[in-house]
Amino acid sequence: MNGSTQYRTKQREELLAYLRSRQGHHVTVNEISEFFQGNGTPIGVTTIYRHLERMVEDGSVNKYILDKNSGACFEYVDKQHSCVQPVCFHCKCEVCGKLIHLKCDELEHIQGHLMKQHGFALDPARTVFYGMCEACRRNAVARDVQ
Amino acid sequence: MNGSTQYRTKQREELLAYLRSRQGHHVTVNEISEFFQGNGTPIGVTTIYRHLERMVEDGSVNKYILDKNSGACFEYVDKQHSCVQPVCFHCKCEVCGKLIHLKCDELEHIQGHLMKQHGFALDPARTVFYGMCEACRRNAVARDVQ
DNA sequence: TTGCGTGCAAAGGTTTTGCATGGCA
DNA sequence: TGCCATGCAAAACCTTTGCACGCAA
Repeated sequence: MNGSTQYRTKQREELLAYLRSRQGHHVTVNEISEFFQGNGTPIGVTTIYRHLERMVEDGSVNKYILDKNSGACFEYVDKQHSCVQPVCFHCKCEVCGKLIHLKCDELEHIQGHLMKQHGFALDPARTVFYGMCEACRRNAVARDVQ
Repeated sequence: MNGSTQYRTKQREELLAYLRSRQGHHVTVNEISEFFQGNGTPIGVTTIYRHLERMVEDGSVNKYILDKNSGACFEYVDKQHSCVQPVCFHCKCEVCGKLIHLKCDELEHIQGHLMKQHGFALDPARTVFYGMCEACRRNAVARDVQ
């Protein structure tokens, strides 16, 4: 796919190790940059962006665009263990930032629906449902009541 | 809610008229700005941003953040003609970049499902289904065959 | 007259690009 | 040795903010 070879560099190894260590969480470019500022070799943001871009392309990292005025979030995806084979969907709470992983027939069903009715091949590994989780919704309701 | 009064200005009227005329479509701030560049009185982008922000707050306009490197999309919502806010879902083709917006019962149904079964309040304005559109899928298949 | 609305200019932030240098294979 | 990778600086973008002036009520 990617015509050119990928070199094995120190920056790439360390970045990958860091992303793996934060699996299940989201990190921003800023956070990554700051981490390496304090731990070992600093990595230039340009390099971070370029690696992340590749990883998003090959599916080893998911990119979430939560807000226009804050950096995009990235999350490492373990293709071995996780939700790529049995379809798994992600719900991200926009209030508390919690990420919920769901496996659910109903959700899988919409994949078929999108394909059959709309000719669209959904990619669940990259699709995120944004909204508000139960806990945050309760808080919101409680606030509205007063 | 909004303590201060809202004046009825020419810019606001014209902006509103334009948004209404493009109901069911997405427009970016850039598109709006360019439209008024050529039709009647130009409106400064600052003003456009400020009005849109208000309209998003009061629910008369939906804001979609689809991509980091292009402007946010806005869509006028007619609150008069339906008690339920019209829900629009988005499919973005990762290959050609095409954006498809769908209004579909089946998709609205999953909103209810997520709420009932998973306690999650889906925000369709922020949620984008990523995948591959019909045309690109055909091309991909054609390429794989050779 | 009061105070919101407008829009220019400038700032703010994230992300990309140009380019010379460094490092993997 | 031939590319790819790196990272600084600068550019490109979208969006917000400061401020003086304009205009609705």
